[in-house]
Amino acid sequence: MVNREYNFTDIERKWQGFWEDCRLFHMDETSTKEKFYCLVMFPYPSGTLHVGHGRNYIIGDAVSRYKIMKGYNVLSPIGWDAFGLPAENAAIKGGIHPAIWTKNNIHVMRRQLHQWGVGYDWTREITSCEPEYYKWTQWIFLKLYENNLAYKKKAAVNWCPSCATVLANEQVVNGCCERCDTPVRQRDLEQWFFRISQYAQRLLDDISLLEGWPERVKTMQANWIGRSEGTTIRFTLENSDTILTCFTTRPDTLYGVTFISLAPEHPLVEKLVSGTPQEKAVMDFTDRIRNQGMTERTAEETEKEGMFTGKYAVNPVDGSKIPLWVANYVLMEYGTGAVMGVPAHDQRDFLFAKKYHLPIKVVIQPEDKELNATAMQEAYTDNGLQVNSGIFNGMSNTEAMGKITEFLESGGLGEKTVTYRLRDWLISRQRYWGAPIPIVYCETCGIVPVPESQLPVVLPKEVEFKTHGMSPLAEVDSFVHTTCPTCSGPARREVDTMDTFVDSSWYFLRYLSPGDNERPFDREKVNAWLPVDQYIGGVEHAILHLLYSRFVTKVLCDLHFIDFREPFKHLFTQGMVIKDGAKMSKSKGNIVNPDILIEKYGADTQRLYTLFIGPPQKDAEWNERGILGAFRFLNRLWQKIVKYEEVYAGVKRVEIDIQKLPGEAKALYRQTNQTIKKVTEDMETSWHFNTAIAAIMELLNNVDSYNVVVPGSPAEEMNFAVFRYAMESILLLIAPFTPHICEELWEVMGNRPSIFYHSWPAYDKDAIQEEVVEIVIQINSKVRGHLPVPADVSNDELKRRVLSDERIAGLLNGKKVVNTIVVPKKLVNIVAR
RNA sequence: GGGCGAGUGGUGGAAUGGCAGACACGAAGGACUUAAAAUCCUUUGGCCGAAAGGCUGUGUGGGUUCGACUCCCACCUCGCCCA
Repeated sequence: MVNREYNFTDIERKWQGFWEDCRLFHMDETSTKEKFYCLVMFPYPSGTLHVGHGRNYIIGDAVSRYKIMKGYNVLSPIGWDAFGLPAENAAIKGGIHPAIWTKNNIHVMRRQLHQWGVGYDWTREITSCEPEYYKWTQWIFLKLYENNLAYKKKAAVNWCPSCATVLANEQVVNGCCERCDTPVRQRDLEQWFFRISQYAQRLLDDISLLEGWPERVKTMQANWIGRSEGTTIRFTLENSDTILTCFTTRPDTLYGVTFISLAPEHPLVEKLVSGTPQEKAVMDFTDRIRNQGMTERTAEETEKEGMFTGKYAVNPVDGSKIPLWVANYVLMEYGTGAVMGVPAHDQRDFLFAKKYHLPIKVVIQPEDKELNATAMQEAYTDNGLQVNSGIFNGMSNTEAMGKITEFLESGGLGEKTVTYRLRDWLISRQRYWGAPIPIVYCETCGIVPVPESQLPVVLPKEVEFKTHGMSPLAEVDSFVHTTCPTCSGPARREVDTMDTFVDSSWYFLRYLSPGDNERPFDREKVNAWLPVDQYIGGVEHAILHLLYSRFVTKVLCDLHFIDFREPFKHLFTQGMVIKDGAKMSKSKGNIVNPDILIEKYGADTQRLYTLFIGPPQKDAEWNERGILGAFRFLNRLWQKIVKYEEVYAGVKRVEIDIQKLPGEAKALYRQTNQTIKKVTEDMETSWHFNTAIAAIMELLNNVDSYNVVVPGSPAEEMNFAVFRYAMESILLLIAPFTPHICEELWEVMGNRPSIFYHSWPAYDKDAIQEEVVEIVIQINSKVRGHLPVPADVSNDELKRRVLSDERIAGLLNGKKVVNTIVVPKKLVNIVAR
């Protein structure tokens, strides 16, 4: 009997080195095995990782290791989403250069990933802030530009008047600057956009191809794209030829329009009031509203505000006069920036009309009650019959939608229109730490793209971070001043950089040829390896990153660079790790440092607890004490195997014949096979690590009560063979979760490493069948007894045995059996009165 | 306001039409120890009972069914996304 301590620190170091030496995670390009591309979202190098981050990488590693054992040629790469604001903020605050700050963080995080024992093909590591990478991000921009999918236009941006700088949306907190709390204003600037809206319908349609995605992510994407069918209606202004276009999803309410609201940004507003008595009041109003944030303006709680312009439009169906208003709740970005007001049938219009005493006209009557415009307390938005609607009276409103639209179309007054909520993707950032947009502005040639041969446009190192107002690049003369690629005349470079979502919209292609200086990606390899078989990441990227990646993939496919339309076949979104009721984050100060846990209990313990904490797709509360349970389990596993360290080599391996096994050994052999089946199923159906681990724990609990005999006779060899079979199975089953201890114990049991070269265990189908099953006996659906019977007993025989059971017979005494329900191998329910 | 998801012991969770609470944490009692830690054993939803056993119990109310945590309807609470 050996008593050796579980020295996890040494064991973990030993096997981490071993895996590197044997290149366990190096993808073999010559292999003929089936490929499996397992991808975790590459991290932003923000500093140090906490146990919440760990969940992502530990899940990914468990998946990779499982697939290796299942015989796949696994590609599991890692890289760094290394451009972004925190690095630049660190530069402004701490005076450290973003490149250095980022490099230091990558160094720390790389060490942490190694210590967790998560395996990657490190020869494929990529870093998005290096010129070798962002050269190709710029290439993507050029391809979009060449194909009219990148364009420049004036757009409203968030502007902090105190810092005198532009802010990204995520820097605006509750309508204020995150750094100085000054209310953010809107300001128009020339910005670059990607024409993602052109792909709206295809991005929507192809959601149906995403079989392995969670439903809720697909729903979120569909909602974000926001397709809506409706009608464009052209109103003519009174005494004028000017046309005002409105979009509505409710053309059936056209006869109920009593006003039209314009966005303060609407170009018509200024023309309407110019030179009129209302001019000053209206322009003051629009100025004030335009400085409110978008979110603030449209928020439910915000008071609806408006102002009459003094002008009217004409209703195309009945010629009635419609007053034109300017209103805070109408946004230029959505629809046409003008909304027809139907107070009787739209709640927001109803509140607006009540506030400004505008008329309310009922045009749809429900069948169960009579609407009266003056008595209405709220808008009626459901279906009904058309009234006050001229020739459409009496029609159901759903029918009228089509008929009114047809009527407008025939008169050239409007048409059926599909609109999307999805806006074009604004990619300009007035920031330093990003990929420069490869464009120059020439005095004679205008906007000129940097030729592919001149890429990358390198980000200059020496930059002043203290200045405000524009991209820091604008002040670097050597960067700004250049020559025009077309005419060689003097030109200025674009000083904005690209949104970091551009960097991450194609990185999964780069892993196949990370060092290639000729091309962004290797066409053949990419076509062979993509789409990604399993993508793993946080649900917070459910919309933006995943949508942008899908968009870029579709563009590259259309341009014939790749042959697939969707980048990610299966998506797994793991839940957040919660501590003290909040998401783990540096700012909340509720971080659990993995380094300390690894020192105290080892990486395997932390991995096991992370996977055991709950269903991986759900949020989970981190419980410091819960980790002890995982540690105890690994110690018990360790002791159980190490105890016989000197025995394994000397005992002959004998074939297990289930027929010849004595009762106790047969039961353990059966449970071992049942556990293999259960764990395999948990892995195959959406990664139920928590229940898989529970099943393995149960098996070990039963091994504890198994009387292991060190063989002295052939009969005892069978006893030991079953023990060895159970323990080796446990090691194989739990190896993807706790790889270090399993490698060590695998070796202790006399096997050659690596355990990951051993295939995933298969179960013995004959062994999992129980010979005797315990039947639950119910009387009137209440449990009244149990009865062990042979598993293959017939229903009639089962019924007979149950009814002849002494206790059941007693309980049924004086009652009449009305019905008997038999569920084979499970239950008999006797219905009696 | 709309869409989606969730609600089960002291706690994390298990069971998707068939014995509710697997597995784990915590707690209580015991063994070992001078003592503590570690480890091991026992108990652990609530109520009644000495026990056998019984009753009750999965957010609330109804329904379907021999049988409902599970399916259907309504409601309440929380979370996320969108307004």
